[in-house]
Amino acid sequence: MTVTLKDVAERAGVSRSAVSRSFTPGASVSAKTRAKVEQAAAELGYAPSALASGLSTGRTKLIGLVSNNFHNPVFLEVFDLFTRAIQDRGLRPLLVNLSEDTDPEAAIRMLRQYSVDAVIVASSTLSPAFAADCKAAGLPVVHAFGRATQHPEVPVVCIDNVEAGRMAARALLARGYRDIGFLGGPAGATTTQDRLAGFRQELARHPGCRLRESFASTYSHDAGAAEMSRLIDTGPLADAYFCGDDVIAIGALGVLRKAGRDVPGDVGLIGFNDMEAASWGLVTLTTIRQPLDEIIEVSVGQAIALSERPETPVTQTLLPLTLIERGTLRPRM
Amino acid sequence: MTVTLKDVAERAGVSRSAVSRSFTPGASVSAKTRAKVEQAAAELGYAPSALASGLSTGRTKLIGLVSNNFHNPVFLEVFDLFTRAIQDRGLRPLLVNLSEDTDPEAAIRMLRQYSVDAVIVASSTLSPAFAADCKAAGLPVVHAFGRATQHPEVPVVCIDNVEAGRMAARALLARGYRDIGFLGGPAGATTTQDRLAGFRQELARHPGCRLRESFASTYSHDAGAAEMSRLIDTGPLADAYFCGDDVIAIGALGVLRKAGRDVPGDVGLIGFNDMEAASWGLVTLTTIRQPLDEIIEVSVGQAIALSERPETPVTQTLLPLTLIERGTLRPRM
DNA sequence: GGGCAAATTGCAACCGGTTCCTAAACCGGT
DNA sequence: ACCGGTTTAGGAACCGGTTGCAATTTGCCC
Repeated sequence: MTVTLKDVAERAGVSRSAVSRSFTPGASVSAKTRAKVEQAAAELGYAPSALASGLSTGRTKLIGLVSNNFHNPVFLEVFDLFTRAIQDRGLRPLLVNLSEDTDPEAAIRMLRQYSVDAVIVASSTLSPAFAADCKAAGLPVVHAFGRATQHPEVPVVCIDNVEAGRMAARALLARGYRDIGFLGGPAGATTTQDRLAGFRQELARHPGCRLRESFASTYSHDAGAAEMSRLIDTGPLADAYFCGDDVIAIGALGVLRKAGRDVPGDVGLIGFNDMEAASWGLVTLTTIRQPLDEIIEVSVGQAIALSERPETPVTQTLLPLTLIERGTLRPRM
Repeated sequence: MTVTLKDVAERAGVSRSAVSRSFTPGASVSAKTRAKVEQAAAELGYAPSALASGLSTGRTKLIGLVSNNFHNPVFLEVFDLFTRAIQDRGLRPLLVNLSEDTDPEAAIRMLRQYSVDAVIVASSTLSPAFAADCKAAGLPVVHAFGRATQHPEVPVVCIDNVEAGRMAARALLARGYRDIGFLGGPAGATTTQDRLAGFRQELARHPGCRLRESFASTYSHDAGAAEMSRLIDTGPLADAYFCGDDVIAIGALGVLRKAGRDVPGDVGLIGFNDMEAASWGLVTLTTIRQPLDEIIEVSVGQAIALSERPETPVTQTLLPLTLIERGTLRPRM
């Protein structure tokens, strides 16, 4: 049924090695032989088996793409960019959904079984231990959207969440807000902690400020809505809130509007991520944008580098953020 | 570096065949041998190479998951469900992003090279020719979210778009709307055509109705917004619109609110898909839900069946829709 | 035309499993 | 202890490529 190297070799009247070499860039074949082979291959519709070649060369051109963020709308964009970046370089993404109920160890075993050339972990909520375990299992790995640390075990490509906190604080201060709220994601998440740290840091430089802290239980619309409801019920609100991410902000925004509060008139809101919905007419959320495309380009580049030269030193890449002004903060003063 | 069958065999003091059989369910091995093998394998941390076994058995446990919908938020949910469904059955999704600039032929060649067990095309906007080409290339294929036809070439799992049109019409009529608009997706899309057909059909049964037809240029927020702007600018609006999908509806909703029209007071809106954002507090969109989970379960089931018995007859599965009432239509009369 | 180095070619072993086939080990029964 | 029938085990070929090595061909120069 399937046409193999041997079939092409027979048809072209050459050896199997000659055919193999004709398909290997830079191998030693005469123009004449290559022509015969290509002709025969075309006639037969031959395509070399990636399995067989992966088996003998040890490289499969498969990249394990692991994530557990299948509910955050930005990740659709992330998957789009990742799959394209991977495909553009002649590789293929083997997607792994590492949701609650899947065993991380099994996932790693699986990635080894398919001998993927590298693994890219795309998640801000997954423990760094997972990436470290991949590395321990001998898989080249890059953690995109991970946490920057002093002594990273694996390459991390991310933004500086502490700086994100500072940036949000500066944006709020510049617009004259003084009674300021932090409406973070889950209190235990490192992203929340880092952003809060930066946020506090910057506010501390402005004596007259008040900071109130609260947390949504997850990075989700409903959690953001629930937390904002609670804040409304339990007392006067701050003048403006820095939200854990855009979905949380949108949840909060919905509750505020329903409660008759004007945004940004009564309350200011700033989100994080710049997901597509942030620009929707109903939303027009002021937010901080992560450079998704750069994060992804760098991640894929590093993954490939690492798969080619495993001894490549472990580095950390911090990429710059951008404030996207829309309509949920009052103008600069 | 990697531990192979041979290593395990030597350690366990048995032949390579014995090891292989120990890992093949239903093979003939004595309990004693299997125990020795399992012990040795555990000690060595052995995991059989999926490549090698794929090469000799012809089955790779790889499922090609092809889509070009990386901008429609429902597809994040679709990918979540697909990857889980596939993983739950011990298979792996090889993701293919078939965006504009990627060559469908190259994609098919690639899927053959990796000898995926089956291909699932997950897209409502991709030509049925792609799935047909997969089949012609000898790949078992299922088209999820495809179009139902009289003589399907490949199995299709979808909803009945004509019925969707009727359902939307009935919902609007039941709420007393009589001057009714169809704000479809791209006019050339089969989904648009089918829904419009059903919509007309049902309205035709109610003599006193007026139907106005218009189309957004793509299934996107901005296209929906643009088309609604145009409608507002060019004359009086209908009483209610059936939108091509939820993103289009949300785009239209944003424009209406900004123009000072009350929804549902002045204008009613019904969407399609029931994407997550439809339930957001800011949106509360009345819409028609496709049973994503069922579509995906059935698709995966059929893909597997087809890969195991290629002669499985080609069937078409139409799954039922549900009206989800939220806040963009006035109450039933 | 002869001689030499460089380019090409084919052979054969190997990548890591699977499976057919035959031979050996095992079983209960007498 | 012996027999016939099952299990179980191992040898070897195969899946479809890749690649080191030795042999052959080619091209060039004298």
